[in-house]
Amino acid sequence: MPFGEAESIMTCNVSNYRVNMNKATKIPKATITRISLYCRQLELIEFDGYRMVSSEKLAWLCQVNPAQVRKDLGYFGEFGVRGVGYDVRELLREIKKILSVNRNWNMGLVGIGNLGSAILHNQNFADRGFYFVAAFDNDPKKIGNRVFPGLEIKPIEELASTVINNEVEIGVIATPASEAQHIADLFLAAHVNAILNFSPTQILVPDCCLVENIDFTIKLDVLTYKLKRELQSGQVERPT
Amino acid sequence: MPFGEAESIMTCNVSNYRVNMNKATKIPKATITRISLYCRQLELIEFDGYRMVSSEKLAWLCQVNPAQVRKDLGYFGEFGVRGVGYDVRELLREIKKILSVNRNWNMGLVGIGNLGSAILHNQNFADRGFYFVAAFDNDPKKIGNRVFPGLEIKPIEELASTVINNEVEIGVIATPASEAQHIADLFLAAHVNAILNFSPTQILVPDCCLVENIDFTIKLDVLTYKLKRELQSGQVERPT
DNA sequence: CATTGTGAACTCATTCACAGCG
DNA sequence: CGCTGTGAATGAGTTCACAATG
Repeated sequence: MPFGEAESIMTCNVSNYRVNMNKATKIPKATITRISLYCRQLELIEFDGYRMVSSEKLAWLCQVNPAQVRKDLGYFGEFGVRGVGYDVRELLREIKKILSVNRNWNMGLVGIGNLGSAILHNQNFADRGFYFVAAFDNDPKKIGNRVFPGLEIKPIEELASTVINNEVEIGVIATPASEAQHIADLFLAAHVNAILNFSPTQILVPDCCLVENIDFTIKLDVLTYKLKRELQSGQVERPT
Repeated sequence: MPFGEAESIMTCNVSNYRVNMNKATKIPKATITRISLYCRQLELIEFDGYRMVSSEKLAWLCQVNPAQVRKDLGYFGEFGVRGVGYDVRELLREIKKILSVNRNWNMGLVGIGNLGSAILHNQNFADRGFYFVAAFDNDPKKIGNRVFPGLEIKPIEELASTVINNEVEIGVIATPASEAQHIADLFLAAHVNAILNFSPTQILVPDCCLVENIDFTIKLDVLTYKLKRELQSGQVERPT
């Protein structure tokens, strides 16, 4: 198939798969979230020994519509075999390429409290090639401690230099809400423009900076909202 | 304004505010997430001494469109004053009522690893009335330990009885992915039908059960996906 | 008269339904 | 024949634009 056969559409063959390079198509952000979810479930069924998977099975595992699975993958290429399904290992490789998790990433963490420590030791990160190469806190009692061999807690003042020397690409914020904006500003000044924010507040950054928030309290609020609704619909009479 | 002036719309006056009780209108789930976000930002500006806030200011703080703020609140009532804005404290009270966080909630946690311990000690939960009244693990070395006074780690076998005795309403899962489904099943059997799942997998539950997932690895994948895109669009030539 | 509240317009996302194909 | 890939139909969510109003 020749390149440039239609305006704004380019396709090319990479690693035996036809891959869409269509820059015009807008990819929903929910699609990326789901593709990561597919990745998680594929890892599990690959471990269980599955070689092939249909969109229907993968959809069931992820609790989405089978057409959704096919459409999501369709944004990036044609990875399946009609009448058969998807090769688990091949699909996993393609998805990891899409998400850019077919390589390692260096991360720096600020805020070595209970949550920060848990994040540093989280095996799910290390298993997937996300490594912490820098750790910071403003508590003099913590500075100088080693969270594990080769990773010493440094003061916030050394953030810029340490982050640059260790080639940190992703900044992780696990401080109280009151500190989060300040830390984000420091990361930005050190040219770290991807931030994973665990603090329960919004940080304000320029467009060039990418932020993903993980706010536990919001998830709990959503849960209690739904729970209340369910309790209310369940009961016929409301007590005064 | 008389009650029942239109089919399927009911309004009534509660605590000085007109509150929509329209059961027909479908409320987007994103609206609930944002309302929780408004709650977070209102808490902060109330602390800073603000008495009034406009939809424009609140929207700016939460990085959403001002019309979005007004529409979200509009699903639940009329909380503002035209030409003036919203009373911070009053709006906060109304939002907490909407989210059902104007009361305390009992939670039970399974998996007392690094993450589980951090969750138990997370001040953001305690500050907002989310209390852990039960904690479980399958490691014999941990069972019997007290994470803090009055909260002893129990074996998984005692989940059902403990959860019922302590009136646990929300189950929190902080185990490895491989255990998550089993724990969810145990919570369900103990009539805990709201689950906050920190494990990096999907748990399968019947419709009556409410689940919110907090999957760190998905957030990181989304971040690396965007980061890769940005790096690619920034560079003109691709190195081999 | 500044700001809310909201129908209508628009944009974005999901699902359907079936053609395409191994 | 069965399952993928995808245009078309549907549905959901966001933003606009302005009437309503304290």
